[in-house]
Amino acid sequence: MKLSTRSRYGLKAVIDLAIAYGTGPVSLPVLAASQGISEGYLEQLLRSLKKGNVVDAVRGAQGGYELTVEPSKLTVQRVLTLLEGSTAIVACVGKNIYECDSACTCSARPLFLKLQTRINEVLERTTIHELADDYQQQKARGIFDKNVCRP
Amino acid sequence: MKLSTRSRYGLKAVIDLAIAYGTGPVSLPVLAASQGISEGYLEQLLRSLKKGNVVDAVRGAQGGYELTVEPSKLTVQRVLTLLEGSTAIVACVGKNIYECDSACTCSARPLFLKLQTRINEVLERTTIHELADDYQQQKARGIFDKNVCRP
DNA sequence: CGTAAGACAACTAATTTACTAGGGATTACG
DNA sequence: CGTAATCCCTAGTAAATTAGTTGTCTTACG
Repeated sequence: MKLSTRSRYGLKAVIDLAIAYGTGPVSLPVLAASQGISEGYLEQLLRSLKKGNVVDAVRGAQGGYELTVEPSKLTVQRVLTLLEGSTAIVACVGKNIYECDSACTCSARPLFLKLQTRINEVLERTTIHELADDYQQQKARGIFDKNVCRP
Repeated sequence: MKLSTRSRYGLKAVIDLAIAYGTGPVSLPVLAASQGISEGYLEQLLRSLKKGNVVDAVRGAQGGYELTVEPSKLTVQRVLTLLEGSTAIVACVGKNIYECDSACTCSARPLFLKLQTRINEVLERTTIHELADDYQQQKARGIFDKNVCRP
């Protein structure tokens, strides 16, 4: 049940963009350097986010990426769904619950449903703005070393 | 964030054992057939559970596996931890939060912590007995087709 | 025009997951 | 006793996913 690097890198990039929200585009090199990862890989992630209309890209010199959605209106659920395709822990509790042969009622399903519900609650209720805010406050308190964390 | 087949098969086998709790051991062929999977693979999973003292094995003819713990005292958390090694979604919110370089405070960590907390709540509070019970009631109502579900 | 950016596709490498094969050890039952 | 039914264990392999790289093309600013 691990979160992929895709989700982790992508989410952090979105938080970086939220912090820069309103101040013009942030370039890929800058975003990649912020996390210490390759530009090529992060670019793929940003493209997924662009397809989902969460970020927009400005081409040419002084270009970069920026959020198209106000951070306080952008849920983590939306971001992760674009990055991972789905946030379902098993197919039969995802969007199309009939992927798992119709009327699926296996012995573990009650558990899967409960788990998924709780996960979705958190993902839907947490906004990118909240995360960016928490982060900046921590930074202000000086407990912070940006490049230490690679969860 | 998908649950592995390891977890799904293993969990279902434990539920099968819970249903048979007190009636003697259930053999590997029977358990594997119940889910329509290979004996070889399920055996590996059961061995993990045995190492964690959740199941016990009786060798020889008429042998098989049985739970060593009363189903109502067996949490899903315990079962999944044995099957997957850990139920942490990212290393820095797992048992040893210092795996992720000490004092990790990356921008997404507040989210990870919240998510993990909710997940653990469900996993700790749900017992195998509950799941087995739900399942049997469903079965009694006849909505049930055991071999349909492959989440 | 030249340079700094993103767009896109295709390919590779690494890791994890899922599964298989096969020989060994133990025990109940006839 | 012997044999069939069981679990025990290791090693190997196949498949899928994840992670990352490379390279060429397009756009826009100055």
